[in-house]
Amino acid sequence: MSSNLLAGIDFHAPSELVARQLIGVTVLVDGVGGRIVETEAYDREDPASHAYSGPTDRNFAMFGPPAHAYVYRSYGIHWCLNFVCMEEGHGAGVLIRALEPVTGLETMRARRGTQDDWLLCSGPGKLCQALGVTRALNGHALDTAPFELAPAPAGIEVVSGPRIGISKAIDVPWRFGLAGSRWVSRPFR
DNA sequence: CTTAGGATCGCCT
DNA sequence: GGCGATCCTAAGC
Repeated sequence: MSSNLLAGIDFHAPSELVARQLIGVTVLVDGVGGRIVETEAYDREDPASHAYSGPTDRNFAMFGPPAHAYVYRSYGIHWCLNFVCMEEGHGAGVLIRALEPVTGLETMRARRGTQDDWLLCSGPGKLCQALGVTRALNGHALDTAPFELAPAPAGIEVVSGPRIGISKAIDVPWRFGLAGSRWVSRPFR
């Protein structure tokens, strides 16, 4: 339904399409953030996805309405931010893996404890720390404060490859990146 | 340059 | 009890 676009994206589309379209989109949390340069798609029928085994206390946001956040704790330490997609109840999402830092640089440097701007948002756990994303935003609508999304510019060139840090479905090329960007967590081959 | 280990939470078998 | 959609530090080659 074209009346439901957010940042020019139909979040009812399959996760691999949403993941691709999110490249270049600007995401801010309380005015701090930047351009998405790296994403990964996870689907309900995907052995590598948290949604694969159905809803749990941790992943229930993935089964909620699309264009909402799914935030989970990784390795008991870091937070990771996903954008929920597909129709409600399906259980699919896109992991936001890296940003080009644009707005609120000093805030991000302070939160991350570094002056090296590449270390601010070059990984899913890093960018959540830089943007102040925690479980408090799990299930939160992306069109509502503190979130603020802006469309990608025209002419974005997207590259893809295998996802990172998983042991199942390792050959599925559902990692997407902005071509030539130096802000991705790891280079694309 | 690559590899290894620790931190530490929640779901799984 | 094991193992992650991670990150950091230290040590080895």
